[in-house]
Amino acid sequence: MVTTSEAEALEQHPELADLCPMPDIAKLIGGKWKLIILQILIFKGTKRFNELRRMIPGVTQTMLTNQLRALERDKLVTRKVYAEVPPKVEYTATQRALDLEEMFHAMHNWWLRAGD
Amino acid sequence: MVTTSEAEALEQHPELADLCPMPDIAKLIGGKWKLIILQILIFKGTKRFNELRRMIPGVTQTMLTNQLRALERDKLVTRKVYAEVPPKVEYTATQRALDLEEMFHAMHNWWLRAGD
DNA sequence: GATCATAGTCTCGAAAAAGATACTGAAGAT
DNA sequence: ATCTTCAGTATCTTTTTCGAGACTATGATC
Repeated sequence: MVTTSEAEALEQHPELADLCPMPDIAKLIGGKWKLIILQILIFKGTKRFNELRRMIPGVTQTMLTNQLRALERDKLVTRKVYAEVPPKVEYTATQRALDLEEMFHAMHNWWLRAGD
Repeated sequence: MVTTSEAEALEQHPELADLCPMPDIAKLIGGKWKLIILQILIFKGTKRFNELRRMIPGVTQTMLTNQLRALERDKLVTRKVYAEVPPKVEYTATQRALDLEEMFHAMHNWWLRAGD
């Protein structure tokens, strides 16, 4: 199958250079759960693991752990472990994640407008 | 596996009601290609099928067709077929898609800020 | 007469994402 | 004594997504 490379695409369509790279963005906030998690942590503040789990319909422990770990790696959430029994772990949105607020608002406005 | 239902989640956390439904939004603009396609049609205007194909690195005919069909079903793009040989088909962003401009800008700003 | 371009469709298979299930260990409640 | 809570890990299976390749029609070009 013949597909276009990044270099070719830019060569033939130089005006594409000013569009931001969706694939890179998707790596950070793509997938089924990341936006839901971020939305809660950004707008509702710090949450514990099981709190998040109960707030997100359908998510499994496995997926929640995976996604939180990925978000942590990408510096979008911080994880704080308390040395208690039973365990207590809190997740908080970083400044980098809080900067997404504007995007979430734009999305919300669009959804409201589109929904009629 | 015990997961939370939508009803349970809202019952236990009524403040979630004002967050917009990410799963619904993901159905419209989620996936690997839709945002890239929309970005081009919104900011660069109407394009033909093969024009899009050359502008999007790595996309195959099959996927481009699928995604454009899905976007058409969701009234985010319109498809105009010209009765010519060789075939000519043009894709254009609808007003509903154009309303996403604000969200794209917010995303872009975030990316620029985050990228240092 | 062979090749190219256009905008697809169809079938098959691979890869990635998501999900189910079982397990941990220590404290507190029933 | 057993059950529940908490925040996970490890392994396996299923589902969804993605992609490769061949095929179509017609007209123009080399």
